[in-house]
This record gives sequence, structure tokens and C-alpha cells, in this order.
Amino acid sequence: MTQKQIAVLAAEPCCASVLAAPLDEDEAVQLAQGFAALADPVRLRMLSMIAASDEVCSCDLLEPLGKAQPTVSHHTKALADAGLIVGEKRGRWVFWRAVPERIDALRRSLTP
Amino acid sequence: MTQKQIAVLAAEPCCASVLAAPLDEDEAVQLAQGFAALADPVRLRMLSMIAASDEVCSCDLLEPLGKAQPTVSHHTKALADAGLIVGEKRGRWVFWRAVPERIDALRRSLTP
DNA sequence: ACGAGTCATTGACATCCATCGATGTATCGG
DNA sequence: CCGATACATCGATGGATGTCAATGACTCGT
Repeated sequence: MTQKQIAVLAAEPCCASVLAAPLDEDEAVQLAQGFAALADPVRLRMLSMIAASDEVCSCDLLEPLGKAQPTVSHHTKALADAGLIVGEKRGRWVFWRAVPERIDALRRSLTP
Repeated sequence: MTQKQIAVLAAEPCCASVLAAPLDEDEAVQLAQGFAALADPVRLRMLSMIAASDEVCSCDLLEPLGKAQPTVSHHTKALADAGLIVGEKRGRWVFWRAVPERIDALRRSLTP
């Protein structure tokens, strides 16, 4: 996990809620970055595939998504920067795993 | 509620889930549009203020957000197009209310 | 050491988007 | 009516973003 990702997680420890109290500026920026990562159909399908399996290799995302390799790499980076997935390089491959805690933090922010 | 908003709701009746099954293209596009509406700090703070009260007038959003009137109008339209808020015009004012069902649909799409 | 496979980065391009001034539309009070 | 208020729309502008070809970096068989 990159320093950037750790910073994001640390800045949003647990419980910023959109629906409960008036959100302050910083909380809004943090949450908006998280939702921005979900605001693309390609990334949503990516996250969907990764979360459905334990581990998914980047090479297994190309064909189902129908996108070029740099595009897939760009989107995995976006999801990783948002802390929603983490990648582990083993040999030639990078295996991606979902980060349920981070996904759950966004989900809880929409909880009444 | 506009025809466009009704169409969105109808196209996503209840249970598209990001984490359960591999998302198909159409579901991904619908969900991405919803999350895109949340992917802006100004709109998140807007939704936060509107959800915290029963009704909020557009004029009461200008000063707390520190944005010009056309900008606020632009964002309320974005949230309304996404079905997250609905507006009712009474006299000179437009009163906005949150749409919990629509917000909840997005929240549930992130539920394991 | 060489070639093939996997992924990241760069650069370029088109598109989308947030923002705001100017203007238009509607409503109310006087 | 007329001026003021609330909101929407238009047009312009600067910045962010999705996409991919080309290239680079790294790993593994042979």
C-alpha cells in the first residue's frame, strides 16, 4: 500500500456520514475522492470482478473489460489510489484484492 | 420528479450489487452515474445539508457553500438528475428534499 | 543472453466537468 | 406596472479524465 493510500485511510478513520450531520469541507473532499473512484463503469466492473474472487490478475481483466492494457493499468491505479484494492506483485503478475474496510467506509457514509 | 429520473429508478429497481456478482455493462453504467453525482465535494455537502433538514431552499445553500448561484443551480440539477434529491417550486423558492430510497440503492450496491 | 510475456509510464487527443458572469424567466410586494 | 428576488440557462474558460499507441522496466523460460 502506498503512502498516499495510507494518508487517505488515516484521514478518514471511521465515521464521516453524508446523511447525519452537515459535512465539513475536508470530509467532503475525502468522501468525494472515494466516490469518484466508483464513478466509472469500467472501474465498477473491475472492482466487481476483483471482489467476487479472492485474487485477480491484471491480465485476466483485459478481455472481459474489452479495454487496452494501459487503460486497465490506469484504472487499477485509480482504484488502488482510492484504497479500494491492493496489488501484490508475484513474478510477472500483479494480483489484486479488494479492501472491504475501505469499501465499507464509503457504504457507511450513506447510512441513515 | 422528471421522466429522466423515473427512467433511472425503473432501470435500477433494487439490487444491483458491486461486490456480489460480476456486474454487467448496463448495471455498471447506471451505478456509475449515481456515484458520479456523489463524486464532488460541493454536491456531497449539499446532499448532507438537504438530508439533515426536511426541506432546504436553494437560497439557503449559497452562503454555506460559498459558491455562486449558477454553480449551486448546476449542482442541484446534477443531484436531481441522479434522483438523489427532488425539488418543489413554491412561490419564488425551490425546496429540495432528499430521496432516501435512491441513496439507499447506492448504499446497498456496496453491501457484501 | 535472448526473446517473450506482464505491467507501468509517457505523450497525445478528445471529451467531460466545475465555475462564474451575463442574461432570461417567473414570482411577489408595493 | 415596476423594481426586487429566486432560480434557470447560456457561453466561455480552465482543469480533470478516459482512451490508446509507443515505449520502458521487470520477470521468466530456454
